[in-house]
Parts: sequence; structure tokens; C-alpha cells
Amino acid sequence: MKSVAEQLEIVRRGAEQIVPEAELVRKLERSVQTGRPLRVKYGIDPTGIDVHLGHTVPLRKLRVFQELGHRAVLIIGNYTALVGDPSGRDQTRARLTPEQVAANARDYLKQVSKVIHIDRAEVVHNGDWFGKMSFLDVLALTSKITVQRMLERDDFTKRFRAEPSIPIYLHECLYPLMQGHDSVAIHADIELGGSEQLFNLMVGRRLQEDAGQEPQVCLTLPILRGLDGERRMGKSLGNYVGVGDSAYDQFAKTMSIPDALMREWLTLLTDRPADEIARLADAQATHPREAKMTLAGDIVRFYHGEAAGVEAASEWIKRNTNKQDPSEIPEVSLSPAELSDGKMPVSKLLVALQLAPSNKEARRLIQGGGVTIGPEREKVTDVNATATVASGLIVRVGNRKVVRVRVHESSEGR
RNA sequence: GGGCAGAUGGCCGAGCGGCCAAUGGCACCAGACUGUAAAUCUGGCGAGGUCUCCUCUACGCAGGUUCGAAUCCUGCUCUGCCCA
Repeated sequence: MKSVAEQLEIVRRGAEQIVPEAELVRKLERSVQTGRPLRVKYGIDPTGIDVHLGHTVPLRKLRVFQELGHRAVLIIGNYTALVGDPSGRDQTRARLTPEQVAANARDYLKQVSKVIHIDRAEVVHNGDWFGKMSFLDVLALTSKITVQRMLERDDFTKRFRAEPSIPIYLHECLYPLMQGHDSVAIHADIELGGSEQLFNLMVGRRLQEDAGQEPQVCLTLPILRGLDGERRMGKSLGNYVGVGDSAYDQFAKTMSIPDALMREWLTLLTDRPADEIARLADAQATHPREAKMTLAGDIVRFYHGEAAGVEAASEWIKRNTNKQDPSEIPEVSLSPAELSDGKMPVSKLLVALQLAPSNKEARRLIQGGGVTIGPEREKVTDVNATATVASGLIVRVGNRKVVRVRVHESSEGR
């Protein structure tokens, strides 16, 4: 086991706040002396499907604790998911049905296992204890916190003060209590969370103290900003890189982030040491494109392995720097019945190939000069143009969407 | 329970009887530039068509007034504020 000082340094990396840090030191000291690992809690609510890089920031920290010999306790918030955490939101979350939650939870675990050592983690569902609570138990829990305290929460305050104010439902106020109670249930030593979670984490401390437990240390991590470099990474914002994305997608998406975001991503998503990150993030020392490729490579390697990282990089160069067609062009089948005399209007072709959502949109794309056809990349300029269509014909919209046509040989339905 | 205000396209937000598929901003798509970065510029941004024009659907829901409604009236649903 590493020394307290060493552990502290590793744990601190990228962390936003550790409250109170002195207690963390004490817990680590005791752990080193007794050889007993700390219980590090991280909870997720199975509300969506895609785990993205934003989620991996705390998950990576959890992994770090595992590698230092501590115990990861992963809480699947199957019960809290029914409430919906208001944190970091300015709106009420949609509530899910228990069936959806169960399905999501399974999916989550699979994805999460790409980041943490799942076989060494303790996985618990908070429905196990919340499902058994009586109304009296709930009342006891709610009597532990005042409305005033609840309103201290930044997001509640904002919603309360907004003009016109945004509704805050009572069940949302229960969320922090539930999350806090989880800490009591599992005897957490440390709880990880995004920086917007601080309030919830602190409630955990309070409830643990109340229950006669040693309160947990709260470790918050910055909220990762998404591809747009502005807003937090999120599925609903469409600015995310999923851990389940293909190697190429992860690479390409990472390459599209604003330069200003690189330092943040390097710090939170890679294991590179601080001095190296400083060098990579300095445009004088490293060409930003090279730095970004290093970052993208790191990310892809983590999820897809060494070979995939190299391949994604060369594919990216091929497509973007050299402006060539991708190595693998998806094929789309076309029935001969759609052709007349082996031809069809280009606008309809785009719709049939699902390169445009509607005929109208297809025409706009042609007008905009975004449509090219064939190996010579002949630009289609006439909205009413007709193309001779045969298997193997390559159709492009913009620089990203490319499709190869395949015309069925037989007109038999299949 | 009562009073007042509000609900408009992915979001914000104008319009307040015809010229409204609805000003503007954001987001998004395509083009130029480029490092698929940023910034900037151009065009587009409900759907269908025989596509310089026509048709359909749409301004919370359901009715009504009118030659004509996002705009007026009635009821309903939801939200905020105030009072009880």
C-alpha cells in the first residue's frame, strides 16, 4: 500500500474540493496503519442509457481508489431514480417507471465496467433499503433537515427566485436526504460526486453523524464540459462522447472540441502527469492539433485498446486531412423499383439513402452545394438533377455522410 | 376556495382579427476559410407536390364568433404570483 502522502497526491489530482481534507488524511492514515481499505461511495441513477465521458470523471477517480487498494461501493439508485435528482438542473426531471429503471440499471453496469474494476467493486441497489422503509421512517428522515437548509441549495434558490419562478416539487427535496441516507446504509468513508453534488454529499455527512457514524469525506470533481466547450456534457445536449461510441467516433468527436477545452479534458480524462499536460496545452510548445490527437488517442485507447487507437488516428487523418472517403463506407440497399430507366432524381435518392430526412431537405442540401456523387466527387448543382444509379455508386452529403448504393438484383421482397 | 398573470416552432422570445409557416436571438444543417479548433462570412432551417407556384399541418386542449383567428368569446388542462 502506498504511503498517505503518495495516496493524497494521487487522490487530489483533478479534484475540485475535498471537504474536509484533514479528515481524509486521518482516514488514510488509519487505513495505512490498520490495513483496512476505505469505503468509497459513488452513486448513479439509472435514468438514461449512455454513459459518457462526463460520468467517467468521478468513475475514474473511483478506479483510482480501487487501485490504491480501497473498496469501491457503487450505488445503483434504482429507488432515487424514481425521484429524479434536481441537481444541476433548472427543471424537474421526468420520472421513470420501475421497469425502465431495472433495464437501465443492467445496461449501466455493463458500461460502467469499462471504467472501474467491476469485479472488485461492491454493487448495491438503494431500493434494497428504501423499499423497506415505512412512512414513519420517511418522516424521521425528513425531520433531519429544515426547509431553510434545503433552500440554501443553489439550484433550488435559482428556481425559487427566478422570474417567473420555476416549480420545485416536494419530492425533489427528498432526493438529497435519500442520497445522504445511502451513505448511512453503506457506511461510506468517502463519497465522490460532481461539484454540483456538494450539497447532497454534505447531507450524507450530517445524516451519518446523526446515526452515530463517522461522517464521510466529500470529494467533488469538476463537471466536464461537452463538445461545445460551454455546457456540461450531457446526453440531452447532444454534446457528448459515449464510452460505447466506436473508436472512430470517439476520436473524431474529441478532435472537434475547442482548443480551450483541451487542458480540462487532459486533466480529467487521461492519466498524463501535470507537467506533460502543461506542455500539451501550451500552443507554443505543441501544435494544438497534435495535442488534441494525443488526447483523442488516449481516450480511444482506454476504451478500445492500443490497436484501435492507432487505427482511429490514421482513419481520421485519411478522412479529414486528406479528404478521402472512409475505409468502410456503409451500404444502403435500393430496390430497382425505385428507378426508372436506371435513373432517379438526386433529391429522392438522398431520401431513399437516408442522407436527408425529407425531399425538401434534400433539395436544400443540393442547393447548398453539399452533395457530391461518384469517385470524382462530382458536385450536384441542379435541384432537379437526375442520376444514373447502379450498385457501387457513392453519394456524399457534406464531408461526413457517405453511403454506397446497392441495388437489389431481384425485385423479390426480402 | 378566491383574485391576477401566463401557455407560440428544438429552446428563448415577438406578434395581439387579414399582407403569419409566424420578426429576432440561440441551437442545428450546408457552403467559404481552417488545424473537422476558435473567430468570421454566405445560404438554409414544419411537411408534401407537377417545387419562382400550389396544398396540408401547426401558435396548451375543446368548442364558438367572423367572409377570415396565433390574435376576440366560452369551457377545460397546466404553471406562476397574491389572498384565504
